[in-house]
Amino acid sequence: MKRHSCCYKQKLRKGLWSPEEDEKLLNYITKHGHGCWSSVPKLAGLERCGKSCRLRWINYLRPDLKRGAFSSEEQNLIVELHAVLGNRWSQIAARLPGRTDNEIKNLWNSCIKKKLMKKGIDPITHKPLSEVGKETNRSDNNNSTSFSSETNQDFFVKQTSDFSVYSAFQKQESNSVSLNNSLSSMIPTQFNIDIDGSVSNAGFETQVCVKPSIILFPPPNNTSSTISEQDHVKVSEPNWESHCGTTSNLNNPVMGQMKWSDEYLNESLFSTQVYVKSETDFNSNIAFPWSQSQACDVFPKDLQRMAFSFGGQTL
DNA sequence: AAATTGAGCAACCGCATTCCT
DNA sequence: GAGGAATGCGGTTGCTCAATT
Repeated sequence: MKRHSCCYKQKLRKGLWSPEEDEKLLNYITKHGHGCWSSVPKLAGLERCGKSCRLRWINYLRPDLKRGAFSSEEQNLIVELHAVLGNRWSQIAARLPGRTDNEIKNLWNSCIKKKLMKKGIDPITHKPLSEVGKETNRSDNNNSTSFSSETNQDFFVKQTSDFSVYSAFQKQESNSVSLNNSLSSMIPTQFNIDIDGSVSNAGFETQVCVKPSIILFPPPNNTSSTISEQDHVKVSEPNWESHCGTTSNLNNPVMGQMKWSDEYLNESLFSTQVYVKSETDFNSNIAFPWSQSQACDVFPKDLQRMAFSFGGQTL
């Protein structure tokens, strides 16, 4: 197995850092900056590999680190961010000033996960555990979907007592929108949704409405030490051009376009949610979060339109 | 008092990506 | 463009310490 170059060197210390080592590293970086990490240990007089020095600096010695327990606001924000970003700890940490990815990961694994489980929420999907169980069964029993993970698409299944919604998201391929490099591979710009009534209500008539909403987060470089709920999360029904369609037959695709409101054309990240209302929900005028999109981070000033369809027609 | 267990945390490891020549 | 080095990231390990048996 190939090993990192620094690991070839013999006699390198491992394990916990002593106060003396910390002092050496802190003094060196304070004076000279870290520069090339692989040369830091030698220059700082440490018998460590550069990787170990980097980790120690990032996770412990950096002067801008916030010490102490996580506040409930921070914990709530982590849960919300995790719902959108998943286990992208570094991206989550970028939105919590003074906190490290390692710290957040440890908190998640040792504490938050358990709290969510206690509340009956699945820490992976952020859905009620009962619903997750049904989804698992459903996806286990149905391999006939036209969407395959081998294609350039992500796939997920939602199920309610009425019928199931299958949706597939096509990842960004177009050159016409330039997106943040690290995120571009996961941006859905097109998607379609198949609605399958076979579960309990085959042949039903229903109405379908896509109601996009967005959740806004502050940009990663936000240095504010405290972030109010209003600042970091905004579940909204903004000025979208959303398309509502009615279909008496789920084979009829509903086509439409969504347009990002100017209000949101900034550098904030956001995710989209797709709402689909059944006939019952329309009558009761409840916007039911029928289908929630894959977590997708988008810089909206670069991406102003998203096309969608219903009824299994691939755009 | 000793052994066991579990939570919390720091650090390591391996892989992926980016950078540099 | 290829290949190696450096860096970044997430999963995992293992240590410490307090609580429990």
